[in-house]
Amino acid sequence: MRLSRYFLPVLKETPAEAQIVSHRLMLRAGMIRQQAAGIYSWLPLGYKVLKRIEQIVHEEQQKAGHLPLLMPTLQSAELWQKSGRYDAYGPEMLRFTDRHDREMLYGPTNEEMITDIVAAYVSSYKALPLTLYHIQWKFRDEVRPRFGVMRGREFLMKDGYNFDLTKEDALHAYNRHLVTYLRTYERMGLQAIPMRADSGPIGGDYTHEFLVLAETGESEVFYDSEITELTFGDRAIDYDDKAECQAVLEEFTSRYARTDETHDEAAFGEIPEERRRSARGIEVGQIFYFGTEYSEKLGAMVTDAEGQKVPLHMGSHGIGVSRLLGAIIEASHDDKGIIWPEGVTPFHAGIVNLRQGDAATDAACEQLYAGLQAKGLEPLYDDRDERAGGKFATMDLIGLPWRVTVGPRGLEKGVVELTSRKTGESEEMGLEAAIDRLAQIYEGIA
RNA sequence: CGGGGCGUAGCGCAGCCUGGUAGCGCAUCUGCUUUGGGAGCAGAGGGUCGCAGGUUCGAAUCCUGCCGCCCCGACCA
Repeated sequence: MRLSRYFLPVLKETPAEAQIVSHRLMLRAGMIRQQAAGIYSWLPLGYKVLKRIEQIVHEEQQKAGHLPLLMPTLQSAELWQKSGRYDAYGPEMLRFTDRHDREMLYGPTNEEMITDIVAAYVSSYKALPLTLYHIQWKFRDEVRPRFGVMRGREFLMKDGYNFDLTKEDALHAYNRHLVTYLRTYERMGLQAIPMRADSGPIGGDYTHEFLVLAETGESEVFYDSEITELTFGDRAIDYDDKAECQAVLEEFTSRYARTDETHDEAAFGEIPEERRRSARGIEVGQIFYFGTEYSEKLGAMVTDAEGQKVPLHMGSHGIGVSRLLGAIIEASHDDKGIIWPEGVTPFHAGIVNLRQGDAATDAACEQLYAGLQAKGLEPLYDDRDERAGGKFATMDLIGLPWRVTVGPRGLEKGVVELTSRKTGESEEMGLEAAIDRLAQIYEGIA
């Protein structure tokens, strides 16, 4: 993309309404625009990152055999009356009536609807196991939305639901989700720690929240520092292997890690003092096994091998997709702007032409631009007639992980400059070498 | 939902107390000079002062009501 043809309304000054760094940077980098309290338009740059995150979530879910579908944002009140949550939910649920005076709502979640779908079509244990998920906009009419996309009213969420014959199978689905989540967050450059969570009004013993450590996190968390040394990495895993998935769960949840809701001072005290940590965290996902409650209320039953009708064991598993942009920025920025991890960056590299209009620099930039594209990369070429300082400031603000600087000074020596946004370190090299280096960096990521 | 604050140009703000033809910086446009970390000079355009009533010869300014947004707390992915 050529910056002269892009839509990137960056702001030099920080809008007054933004308090936390991710919100400020998203506004300044021209990623979002607020349209009402907790409701945002996603401008091209923000939309690109959102789509990138969504894509990673899709890929990791599908690797585990989970099936994508799409349910509507608007729902009829009927299903919610059946489950009993229509009254239980309270004013957070946005309700309205259509022209025929039918009660409708903007879905805050989809347990009822997915259960209705499964109840309608699945009647034999042979159709199991089954995990369906979607990535869809949700609405929760928060009393006090804040922190930009971290706590909006409208938000994009991946919610997945597993349907299994037995508790054992459902717990395998739970473990499977834990593995997919570990992989998903790592691909986004995040360390998200699974912490034992409060199961809330639904009840049940099996639930973990995934938290990204950040000073601006809303939850207070307590953990054993050993847990931050764990990474899933690129190890192979067979999602159908129950023992293997169980082992991952045990590996990642055996150390103390809890939010303040479930914090236990006595258990925490048993950790060696030098490993005890308390910090703040941003919740970016939750996995939950809750048994047969919804399947019983909504009639999701199958006939088992003995010919008995039994309710399905269910769990639901969410990832806050839009919130993740905020979380990633909170975890990865400096005083100049955002620093995108390579896995989610909107553009793979920025090309800065220091002397727009100069035949040699223009030609070198075009060559870079075409060369990177030929390698399957997407560069953002700053071809505006701006001064160097402005171009650098924009690149730093929008956070592309790599920048190639092309100026007359370097070209005389036959080199361009490749700079890491994260470390600030620059290296001079030939133009083709820069293309090859970037292709190498993104191998397996882009 | 309790407490506090703010709505003036795209963004950041002053003006309001003490009523008298709406201002500054950034951004935008034009010209010239500049050109490796948000340049300089000269000029230009852009505002229903959140909305509605009221007081007044006259309201951004005073009064009343409403709307929107933000912050702290309680709550939540």
